[in-house]
Amino acid sequence: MSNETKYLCNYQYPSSFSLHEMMNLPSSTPSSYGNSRLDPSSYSYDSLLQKTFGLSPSSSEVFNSSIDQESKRDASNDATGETPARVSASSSSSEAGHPGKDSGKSQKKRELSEDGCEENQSSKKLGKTKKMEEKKKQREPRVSFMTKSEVDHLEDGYRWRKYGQKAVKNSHYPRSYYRCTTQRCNVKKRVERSFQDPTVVITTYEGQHNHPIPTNHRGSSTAAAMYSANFMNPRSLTHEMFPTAAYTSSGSAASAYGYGQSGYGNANPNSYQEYRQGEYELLKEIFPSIFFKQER
DNA sequence: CGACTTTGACCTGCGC
DNA sequence: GCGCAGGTCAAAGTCG
Repeated sequence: MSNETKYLCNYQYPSSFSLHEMMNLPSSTPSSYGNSRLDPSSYSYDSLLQKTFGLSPSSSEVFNSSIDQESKRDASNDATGETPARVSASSSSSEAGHPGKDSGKSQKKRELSEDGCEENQSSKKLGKTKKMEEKKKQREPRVSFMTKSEVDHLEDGYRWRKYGQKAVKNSHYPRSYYRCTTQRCNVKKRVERSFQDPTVVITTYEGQHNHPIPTNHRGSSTAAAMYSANFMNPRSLTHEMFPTAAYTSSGSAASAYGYGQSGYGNANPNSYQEYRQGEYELLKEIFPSIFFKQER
């Protein structure tokens, strides 16, 4: 936990999906923002919003994403929308290929159902504790996005398989669990609706894609896609990636700007690319440690 | 028939 | 230790 870096940022999208605009930032991003490693727990979110973004937290148009940590409180807060969704950027590297995180469980389950041998049980316990320790170490980076959308599952270019759904306490809306269908890619995402504002979908990504975005996928990009294609995948992160990620096979800036929404069709591709470039720079400042890693 | 979703059961961590 | 809530599994169902 101590080695986790926490950030806080604020997105308002897709209705005006320019980071500069949505954050109401001057062209020069406050460097203190990127360098001071803001910890939501030690900062007043409201004052932060006002100081750094000049935004009123009460504004219903303001959605946020932040970085953060792994905690149950995090999850429940996400659901209620009472506090900013957090974006996790745990610095504990989670290299691809840590098998057994999930398989261990299923294996255990299978063993339990197949036999009840004592020897088996004790070895299972040992294995279990080991795995739990590993699991604790391997905290995946998490990033949450709050998106105003009628559709729960936003297209982000990757292919996902739903593996669970749970009712969330203090929320009328269930939380869905998705896993990237690409082999050996352990990225997961949770999708839920904000209890307070049902029009808002909270998407939380966990892990890093270890593969490129499927090219033939008819996805349209959102900020989530930006994250998926760039933030999530250190190896694939380049300056060119933002426009690439934003423009999907549809080649439409409109779809890139707002999944399930209309009114973005008149975006100028050129200025759009400039936007993306700017957004990349901005994100870089917001998530410096991650981008540093990625660019090395 | 493969890919994907649904859903009840199960596992785990945490607070009391 | 118990109960609760979040997260995951996996069989069954659905769809193209």
